[in-house]
Amino acid sequence: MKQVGFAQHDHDACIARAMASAEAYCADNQLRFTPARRRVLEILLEEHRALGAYEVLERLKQEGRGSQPPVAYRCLDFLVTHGFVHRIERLNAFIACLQPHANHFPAFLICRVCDSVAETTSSPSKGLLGSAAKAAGFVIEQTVVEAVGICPDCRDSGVPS
Amino acid sequence: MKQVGFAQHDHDACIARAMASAEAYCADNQLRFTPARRRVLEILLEEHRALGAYEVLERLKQEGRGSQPPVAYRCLDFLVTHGFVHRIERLNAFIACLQPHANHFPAFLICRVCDSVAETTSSPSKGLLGSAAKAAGFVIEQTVVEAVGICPDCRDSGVPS
DNA sequence: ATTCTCCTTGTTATGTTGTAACGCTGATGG
DNA sequence: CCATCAGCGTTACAACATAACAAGGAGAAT
Repeated sequence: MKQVGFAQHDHDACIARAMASAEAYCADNQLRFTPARRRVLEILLEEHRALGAYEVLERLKQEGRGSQPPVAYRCLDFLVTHGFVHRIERLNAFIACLQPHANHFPAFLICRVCDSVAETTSSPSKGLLGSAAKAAGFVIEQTVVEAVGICPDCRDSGVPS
Repeated sequence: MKQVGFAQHDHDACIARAMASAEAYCADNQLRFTPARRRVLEILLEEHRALGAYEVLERLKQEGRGSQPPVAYRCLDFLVTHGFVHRIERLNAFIACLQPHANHFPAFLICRVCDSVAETTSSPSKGLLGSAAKAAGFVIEQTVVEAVGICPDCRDSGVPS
């Protein structure tokens, strides 16, 4: 067990589950879950934090899988497009999704001190935002919901202001 | 009158009001609303859309106000810090705030076809996100809420998918 | 009024993030 | 067995952002 995402969980099991889920989804949808794509997803799952594209690339480089940015970006694009990975706009970074295809409106809690990220869900189309969009005739397809603040660990270590 | 932000409004009046408001706020709070900062805010208000930092810089350059990125970024940082301008993470761009210091949790509707941006408000701390944060012991200080979709104009011009 | 201090401005240089375009290869389908 | 096409790897470059330093100017203290 290991502390991640502000909560305890069995990390190995969660990785295995996510990989199996991605595998199954790709099989069902005629998507090619190639070694490179698989490896990038594994890397993100293992780290269990938001990684920049160049951090992922660094790992791939070490493993002899190509050393130029497009290699990483292409895998990340694939994984994001199909919901296995989320992009954190605020950090220009990527994080593995833990419940792929379960929550279609993901939201994130981002600690401004340690940059840790916890995934949760929102339903922004229900509240004020949804009403505003409806009133304006705007059709929401996707939402970026990222709350910036302080995680319990950093608050306890005293950096409140 | 001009069509902006998916709705009609009197653009000149809205610029004047926003500038006056910024002026007053700076006076009240011992902030220096310098010519450069003022001009950047004016540019964003006039355009009334999200501009990249380098687009702003281009305008400043034309006006002989310094030609290097930090000039633009510093003004933008000031304006964002004090709530006169919002950063749109999804677009790496900046847009003038129309009700400075009124809505502390701004949200945006971003058209994926024409990149137009409409500002509205959300109360993310109230819904699912708020509950999740509370449960996790996470203190929300700021939120990034950006809905991506299609604006009425682009939908009518037929680019639905 | 003079000096001091601090914020602002401008510059150079560099760092970080992201993409366009092209040729090769290997999987898939006829 | 061949054609096709998605994926991979590369080069080159574009877009976005900041560190660090020198010089100028507003405001406060005396």
